[in-house]
Amino acid sequence: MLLGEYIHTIDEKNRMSLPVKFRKELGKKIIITPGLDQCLFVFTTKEWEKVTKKLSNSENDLSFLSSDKRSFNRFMFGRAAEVEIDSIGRILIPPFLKERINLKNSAAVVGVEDRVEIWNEKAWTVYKEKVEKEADALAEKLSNSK
Amino acid sequence: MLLGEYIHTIDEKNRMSLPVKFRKELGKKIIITPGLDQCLFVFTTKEWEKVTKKLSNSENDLSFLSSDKRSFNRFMFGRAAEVEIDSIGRILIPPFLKERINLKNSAAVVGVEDRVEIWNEKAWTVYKEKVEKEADALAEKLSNSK
DNA sequence: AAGCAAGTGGGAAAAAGTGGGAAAATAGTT
DNA sequence: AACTATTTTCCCACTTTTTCCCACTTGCTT
Repeated sequence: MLLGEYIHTIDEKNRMSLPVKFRKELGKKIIITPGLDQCLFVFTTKEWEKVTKKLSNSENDLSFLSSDKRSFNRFMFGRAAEVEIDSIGRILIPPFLKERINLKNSAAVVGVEDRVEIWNEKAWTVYKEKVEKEADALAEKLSNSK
Repeated sequence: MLLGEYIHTIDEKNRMSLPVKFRKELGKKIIITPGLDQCLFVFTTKEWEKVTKKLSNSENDLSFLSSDKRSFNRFMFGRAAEVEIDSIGRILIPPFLKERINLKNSAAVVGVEDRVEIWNEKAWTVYKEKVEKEADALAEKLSNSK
């Protein structure tokens, strides 16, 4: 189970080390894709297979004949990358993905059950604060209603 | 699986190198056809066989294209080119296909699961931005249509 | 305080991408 | 058919990027 958040550096060569706690579970090869909510998803190869199986078309039709499928497949596959983890636990983040979520020198690396997410550090902070406030408000609301 | 996007140069001799990550899967011969949405499709010879079978099999007729099928097949077959990959991984892009999508000095080369797409660089950027905005809605739509 | 582990940085070697010239092939002309 | 001109192919070379390896720093543990 992938848990916790870490702030790691991205150097000038687009390298970023993965938290040690994630390495064993991730294996030596991962798939990075654009995620929802302005972050990147990191899947193990096994998880990725599951995802693609669910998305894959029945044997009978040509996926490129449907405009919606073309769009979605370009988004899912065209903007994904298979990335090797090097001998000391680092990955290379493809420039086009880095650009997509506006990554600079550092990123938040977050374990979310069966995947890892990579966030622009600031965006992660903002997102957390927002969720935290909602949680407070929710707690308040719940306590008042008693 | 073909994944990711790359920006490559097209020189004055219409040569363009394929991303190393694609070469193994593509083999030494590919089929280039006009694609849908202002790009070119690149298929492996194996994938192309599948495509032709599905397009020409009259028993599994493509109902939604019934009246336009001949036109579509002329579009796909008539303007397809079989292209060899040279010893250092480059291909020649046929001028008539180059013109079709208005390619000049550089192209976006995109892996989309089992095919490669070649885009005018700018057109790819524009398309990406458009799809990015629609991604959530699109995912929703596809999941409902199953 | 020493030793280890995790994360970061940088240099050198290797690979990928690009460009261009010469040989070969094709086409055109007389 | 022979010669010339143009296009295509093949090969070599240069430049930039990527990869691999080593080493430093920081902070924790014993």
